[in-house]
Amino acid sequence: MLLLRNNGMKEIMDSPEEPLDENKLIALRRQKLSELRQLGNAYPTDFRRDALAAELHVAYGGKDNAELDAEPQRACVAGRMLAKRIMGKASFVRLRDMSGDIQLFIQKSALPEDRYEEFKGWDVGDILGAEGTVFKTRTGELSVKVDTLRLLTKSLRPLPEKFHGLADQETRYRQRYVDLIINESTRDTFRLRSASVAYIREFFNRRGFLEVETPMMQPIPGGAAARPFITHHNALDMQLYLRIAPELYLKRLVVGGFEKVYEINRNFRNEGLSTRHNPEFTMLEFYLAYADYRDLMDLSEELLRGMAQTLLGDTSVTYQGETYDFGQPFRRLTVREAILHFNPAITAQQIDHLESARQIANDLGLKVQPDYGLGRVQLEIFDQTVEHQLRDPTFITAYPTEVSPLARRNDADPAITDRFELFVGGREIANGFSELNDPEDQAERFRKQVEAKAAGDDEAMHYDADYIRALEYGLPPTAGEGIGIDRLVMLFTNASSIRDVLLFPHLRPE
RNA sequence: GGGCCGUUAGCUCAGUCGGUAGAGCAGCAGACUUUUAAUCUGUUGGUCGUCCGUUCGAAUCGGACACGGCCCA
Repeated sequence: MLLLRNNGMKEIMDSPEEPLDENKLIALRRQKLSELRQLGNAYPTDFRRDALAAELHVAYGGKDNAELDAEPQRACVAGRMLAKRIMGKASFVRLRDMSGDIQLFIQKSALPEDRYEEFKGWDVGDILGAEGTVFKTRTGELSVKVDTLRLLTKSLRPLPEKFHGLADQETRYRQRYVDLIINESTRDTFRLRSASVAYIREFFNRRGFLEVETPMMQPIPGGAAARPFITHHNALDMQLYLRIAPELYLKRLVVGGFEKVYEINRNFRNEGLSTRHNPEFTMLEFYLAYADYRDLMDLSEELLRGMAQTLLGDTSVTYQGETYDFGQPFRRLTVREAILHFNPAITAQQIDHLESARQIANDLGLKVQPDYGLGRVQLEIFDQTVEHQLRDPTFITAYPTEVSPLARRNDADPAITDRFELFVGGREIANGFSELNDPEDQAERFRKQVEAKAAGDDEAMHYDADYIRALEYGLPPTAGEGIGIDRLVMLFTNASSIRDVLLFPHLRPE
């Protein structure tokens, strides 16, 4: 990695001071490293393995020693030493590689002169390479009887304790590498995250969607109601925004003739941190021409049902003590129906009129701005009284036009849009709608957003003239949807905090 | 932004009424050729988050701050 210019390298090396937190454990290991350097190359690169731990368990786990003796199997493995049990002239080592753990059985008599004494000085955490014969111990654990053993990388820092492991949440987030070394459940979480994304790609690829990448740095941030991060491009001397959504670019691609597209990538929103919010998070967005929001609800059900079945082996998902069933058809309610259903005290009459709805919102303690129309007031009431009660997968439809500046109006009622959101466990998982492809209506909605922004709503959208120009070429009837990958992975991994499904969650500097 | 809780050895945690800081694991020295949190003997290790205050004396009481966790907005 010699891409850095000299001054750039100096900057990086200089800026975070080298911490003086060396304790005696580290000092001793550093001493051992210094001795290794004197003996030769302390960081060799020539070791090659031919087996992963899990492969050995699959291939030989079912055999007994009689079978293994009859046809001796050699194996060459490498990984991190997680446990070391010295029992005189023989030792056991638990070695962990990416696939899992394999035990080494190390006998002094099987190794070259002095090597066993060297091994006794190696530390838990060191990276080893070993070669030998596969066998089973007296207690039946598959192991490698080692005759070649090398230290490949010295570990200078002691690992957390073997039994309790690393429990400190902060350290687990800040030093994820340690968390991953120690906690198998953390490894499982991120394997499942990776499998989720792979499943989604496969799902859309199989249906003829094209995966695309659109700008993360945008001159006009659009596609969602959120405050953006601002950055600056030096050469162009211009302000750029980190994207809050890819939506407007993806629809430009549908205008261009890519009738089925999707993108899985990061969005950035300049808001607070919580167990459900990280400033950068991963969204799936997909667009399907010649379809409407109802088609997407069906597609979403199919996607989530298949994901649960494939990734968890079951369509019912247990999350924080509750079970949600993705196997049954998802419930579908309009915003208005949902408010009435979950608020028996509210009448249809009240919710349909601005003044009485506003009164209800006020009684709920909601901060209703004077310029809110009926739709926005209804949605405030929905958010406060309904959202958290939507436990099993539920589609909420017919969102007010006032809060849906990019969605197509309903043909029968222009005050609402052909839009839905999907809720599971009281949380929004997906948001989709029939796209607004009338450029004149879209221009008018943008103007309304600009007015709202001028009036102080800093989450309101900008006017995007190029997007209007694209719509003027003609966006075919299209439906689009976004699914929050982090929240979905939280559900599937039973994680209570978004930080548990982000490898490197954002934290304040140490 | 507000409330509550936490921060003690490398890790996991005790620490009574305010009286010079404890355990297990890890480490170090030794014994041990089929262990599974191996066992046995001996042993090292501390800016008690930071700062200020109260006190003869503070890990302990008070305040401020930092970081984290949970809940709320």
